[in-house]
Amino acid sequence: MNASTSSQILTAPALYEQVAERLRARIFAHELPPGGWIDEQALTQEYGISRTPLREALKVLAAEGLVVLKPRRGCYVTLLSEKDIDEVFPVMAVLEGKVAEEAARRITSAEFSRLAAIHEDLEQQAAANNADRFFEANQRFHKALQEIAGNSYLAHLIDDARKVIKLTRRDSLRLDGRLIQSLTEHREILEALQLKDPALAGQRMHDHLLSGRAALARLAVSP
Amino acid sequence: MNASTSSQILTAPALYEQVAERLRARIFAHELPPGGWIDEQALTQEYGISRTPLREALKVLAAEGLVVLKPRRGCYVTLLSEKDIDEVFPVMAVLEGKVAEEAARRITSAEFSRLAAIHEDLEQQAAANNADRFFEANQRFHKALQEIAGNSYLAHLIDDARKVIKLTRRDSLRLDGRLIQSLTEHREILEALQLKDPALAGQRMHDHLLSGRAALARLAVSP
DNA sequence: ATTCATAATTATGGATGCAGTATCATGCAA
DNA sequence: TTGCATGATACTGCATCCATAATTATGAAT
Repeated sequence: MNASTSSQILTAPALYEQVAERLRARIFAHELPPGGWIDEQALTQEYGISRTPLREALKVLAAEGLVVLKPRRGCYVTLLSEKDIDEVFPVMAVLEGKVAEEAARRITSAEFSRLAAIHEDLEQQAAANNADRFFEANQRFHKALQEIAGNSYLAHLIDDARKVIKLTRRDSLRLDGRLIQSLTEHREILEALQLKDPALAGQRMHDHLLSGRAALARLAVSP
Repeated sequence: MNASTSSQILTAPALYEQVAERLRARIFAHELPPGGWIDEQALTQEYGISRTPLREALKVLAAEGLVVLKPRRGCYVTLLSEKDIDEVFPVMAVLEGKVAEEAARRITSAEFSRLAAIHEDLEQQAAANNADRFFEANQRFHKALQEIAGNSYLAHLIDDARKVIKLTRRDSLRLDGRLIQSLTEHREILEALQLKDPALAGQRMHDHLLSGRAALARLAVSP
């Protein structure tokens, strides 16, 4: 499965991978707007490459759900409907819940200290009301938890789901009061981890994600 | 997201999709053995196509986890380790559990009748000790439940996970007594669905999947 | 003026060609 | 005989080219 991790990569990533990465960034930045058509020719000129690696990159992005390939009609940036979001979030909640559950089972005191340190950072960013840095620390927190859970397949699914969610520019953390609420929830999750209570940790993480979805719903559709 | 479903497909699938489908079949049949190298040139000759659509198909399969692309070294059929299987099954259990839970919430009496009919088929195949047809009916059962749950994203993840699991040729249903046990578990799931008890249905489906993993573990590594 | 048919243009999908690198074999030296 | 170096072979990755289908533009007829 993860044969790519077993053979350490010293070689430069293939061109189509680099292109895929750059396209992801542009999609998340909404520089390529959701629903928008992707002009292959323009991109090949811009990047100074041929269409072959670009098309391969688009296949990869399509598999990730970031773009949609319409046969004979081109490639379009995925446009998420409200229904789509309502489908992805519950799944995300279940997956993240599983991560927290498993992490609670396996967490060592050293790992807990590391998590607590990240949480400290969260507290500070929240105090400073810095949504960007809070978001970044939040990512680190969830990433660390994934490592502790030790299930790379599960982590991979979550990463993909998170990519899809990132297609919507809306950011619930910018909602007034959401930072504090998110922080409180994190604190409770951390507590469950300290208690090494898998069921509780899983439940709280699950609810935390759904709480994020609810916050998102409270935002206007386009900022 | 599912813009492909909104525009009904009257057009023939692209060549790379057809190729991907044929390759999947050959991988599942272990005609292309796990760990084995995929000879692009041989396949292009065999299929009478060029390398372009073939390579695009391989990108898709790589995203599904069926093959691994090693830069400058070619493409290899994914070789699952026991650890990989232990990672995928718990995730599968959680996802299928979520499906059952959601289905229990939404199921109508008509839908229940349809499920019950499929279950009847399962009973008969089990009585006839026909593992192949049991397997097929089993697929229909889970597919039907996915439709009732009504979360296409969730369904998609499960489909992908199932593909990965199919990489191992081992089939727990062939294990002596597993057919009966699986049937019993299905019966209990059905009961929970009739009771419209989401938590119970989810729990039982979850355990059902883990039970399948345990059965698999009891099999010899390679038949 | 509007609508439909037809032609021109453009973009997608697939085939082919070529450069660079990894693998394998052969040979030389220790 | 074993280890390493060097050259030959072959395959991957990217670029270019071509055919076909879709879209748009143009013009005619109602």
